[in-house]
Amino acid sequence: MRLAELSERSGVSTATIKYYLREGLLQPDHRVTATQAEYGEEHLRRLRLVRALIRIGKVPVAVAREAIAAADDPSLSHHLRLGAATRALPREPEPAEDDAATRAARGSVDALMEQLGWHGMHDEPSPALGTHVTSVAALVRLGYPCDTAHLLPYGRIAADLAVAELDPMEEQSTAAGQVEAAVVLTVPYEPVLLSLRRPAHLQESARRFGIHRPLSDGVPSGPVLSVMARARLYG
Amino acid sequence: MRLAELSERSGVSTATIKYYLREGLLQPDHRVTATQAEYGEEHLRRLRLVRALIRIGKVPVAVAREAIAAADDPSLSHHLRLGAATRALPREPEPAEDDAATRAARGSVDALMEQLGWHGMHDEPSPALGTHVTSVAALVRLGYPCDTAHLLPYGRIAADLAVAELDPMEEQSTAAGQVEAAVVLTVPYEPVLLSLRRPAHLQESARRFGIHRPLSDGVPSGPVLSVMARARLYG
DNA sequence: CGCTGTTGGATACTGCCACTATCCATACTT
DNA sequence: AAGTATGGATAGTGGCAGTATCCAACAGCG
Repeated sequence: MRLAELSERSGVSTATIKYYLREGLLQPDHRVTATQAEYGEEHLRRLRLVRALIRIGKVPVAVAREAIAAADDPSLSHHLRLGAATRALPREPEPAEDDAATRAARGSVDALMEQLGWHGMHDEPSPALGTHVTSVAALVRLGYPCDTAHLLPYGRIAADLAVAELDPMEEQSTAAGQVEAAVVLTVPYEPVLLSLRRPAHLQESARRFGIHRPLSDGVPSGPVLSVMARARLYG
Repeated sequence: MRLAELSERSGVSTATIKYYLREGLLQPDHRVTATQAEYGEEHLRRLRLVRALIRIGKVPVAVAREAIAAADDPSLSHHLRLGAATRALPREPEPAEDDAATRAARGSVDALMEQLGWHGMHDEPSPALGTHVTSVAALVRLGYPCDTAHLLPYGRIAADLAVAELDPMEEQSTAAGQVEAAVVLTVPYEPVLLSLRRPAHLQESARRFGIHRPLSDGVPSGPVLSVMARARLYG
């Protein structure tokens, strides 16, 4: 397969493919025939993964490169590749500054881990948990208090999510397939969940307040979402 | 409160505040005293909301403006303001093109709605559901099949999430508070959930495979995440 | 063999976006 | 009166994901 065909089959312009090659997102070891190159199915798969990360997952090119490089690193065992690839994936910067908001957030999150019974999260500085602290701290800093009580439902739901999501990763039979599944599940599936959340809000609102409930004007004391509001809210 | 104080209390530079005023993200009706202006607490609250949307929620300025404008529109009842504000919030473009991937995605999502027992989603074109179709179609197009079976766990979890999230919105006593809560819950809380997902993966992996399970090299047939992999994966 | 058209590679440019910097005349403060 | 802050306007910055252009070296064809 030549560049033009790879472009056509992937829907990515040749210029962009060249850009990805330059940036090290695609294996550049395409068998060169003098000054020509040949691409295989694995290039197509890789290109799809890169596009999923960048376009769907909104991952910066540099981060995608790190993840891809880790997934490719032949010096790592399969297990290590899997972990390194996922670990490179996007995260907020670590909560470096030690301001009041960060401390408050860390306190809430620590208590949350306790209440969820998640152990082993404090053994070493955890980038994943650090990202969470950063998110919570940002909200706190803006005056939206995120205490453990607010966080707890999210924690329980994240746990359910993890149960559901580890299955498809395990189902992959090949090493490359597992690494790819881990990466795809970690990032490009995020919009799938988030875009289901709003219809779910609508549905739950209907369940609580009933479709046929009459409108009341002024400041509501009871249902927040009226029929009309729901209609406007979610179309 | 003058510009400098608003800047100091919000942590936003005066230049950026001016920019937001220009862009219509802040009420420009600040009581002008000749050529001076006075800002009140509501400007500070608004500024925090804007920052939460833009910095945490990664919402484009233009979209934030729409949501804010709807939340402010005095010609709308409280209910309508609430809905309009939330509705304006970020979404993928509607699935305009009618290609194979989009049709497949729509089919999967329709079946999903059926299986979840979510009704009333087809009465009118729903932006919220359209966004979801777009997300799924993008994955399908890249060769990651998202059939109803894959989607179902996400749907159930989104439903749980909605149950947990409608409570805090209802708890708000003032109209403005409810509108703000709706907006904040819809977007700036997204990172809170997403950043809890990875620690949850780690935790679930530990639960399944045990912390002390020995490493095996080569392609694993059983547990995907070994101890080392987990350590690398989540730090 | 020579011709046409494509290839990979290098370099420079574009467009978008969220700010940011600079000026300025005015008006408030002391 | 002197010094400073303000709002408004305009233009510039920096980052990032691509895109456009050129080029010499081929490959396939008659």
